[in-house]
Amino acid sequence: MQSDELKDAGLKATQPRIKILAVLEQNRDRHMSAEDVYRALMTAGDDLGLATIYRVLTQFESAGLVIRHHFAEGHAVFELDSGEHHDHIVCIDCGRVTEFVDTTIERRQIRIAKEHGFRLADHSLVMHGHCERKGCEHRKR
Amino acid sequence: MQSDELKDAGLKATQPRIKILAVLEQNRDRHMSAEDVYRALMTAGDDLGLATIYRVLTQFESAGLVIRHHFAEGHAVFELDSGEHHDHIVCIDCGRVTEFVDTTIERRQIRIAKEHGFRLADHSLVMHGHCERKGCEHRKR
DNA sequence: CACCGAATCGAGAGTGATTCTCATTCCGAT
DNA sequence: ATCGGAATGAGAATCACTCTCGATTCGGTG
Repeated sequence: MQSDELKDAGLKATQPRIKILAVLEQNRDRHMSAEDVYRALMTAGDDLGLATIYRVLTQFESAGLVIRHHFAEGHAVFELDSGEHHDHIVCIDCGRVTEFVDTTIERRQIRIAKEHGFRLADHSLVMHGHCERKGCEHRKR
Repeated sequence: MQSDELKDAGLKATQPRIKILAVLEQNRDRHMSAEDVYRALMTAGDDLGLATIYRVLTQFESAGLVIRHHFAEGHAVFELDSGEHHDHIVCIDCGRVTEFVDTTIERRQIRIAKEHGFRLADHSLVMHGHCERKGCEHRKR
């Protein structure tokens, strides 16, 4: 039940929040922008204000429920925080996002940060490439 | 002379372009936003339009003179293209940017992309941490 | 070195994503 | 069921950036 997840996260269980969280859970395999969530809700017949989507998504981020990414310039995308850190490969042609974890890179980063006098707090590694899925080349964005 | 660099890059040597390039060269150690460049020029008494800064910076990027980064959401920053690829560590407290290259990570990325069926075209690795420079903690942005 | 057409500029309007304002509505503890 | 503070929605505002278009500048030419 979404309302429990919200309460656990310290957020009041309001209708808008419950619905937005449901949309994100129904799209676990995707990275959605605020507009994406908005359209999904509209299509489903739920009429929330766009301002609310943005506000709630930001609250979810603060509460640790979702992670915000900036793959493409121009707009942010969100994904539920699974608790496990991972990096991303984004297909330049079709926009599909693949996740991965590589301990070699993770370790190396910590070491590099230290060598440069930094205490590593966070990082974002986004690779861009061409994926080999059928039909990929023909789609855009 | 900046005008020669511009000509070599295939761009007409106009006053705005010469001045913007000069500002970038005077700040080789920094990553400047369009606003930063604009302010630097205003301060120096050169009165260019902000639209020109944006346009020229984009032309410089196309011509391979500069690289555009999106460290922080909201605005892009530019740096002269030294020709050598490198990644960045950005200090959360003072905003200072340190560059580094790590062949282990570079190689690993190519391998990971391949394993996931991607032909790697580009990547961006940005680490965020706390640097140890004196007085760092007290500044913001 | 003045001339001219094309490329470039600057100012301001326009745009897209996101945030703010504030009157109205909803939660949930009592 | 009631009430006060939290949350919402509609639209205005903001931010970074791009576009439009009349005015200006560049640089090859005579």
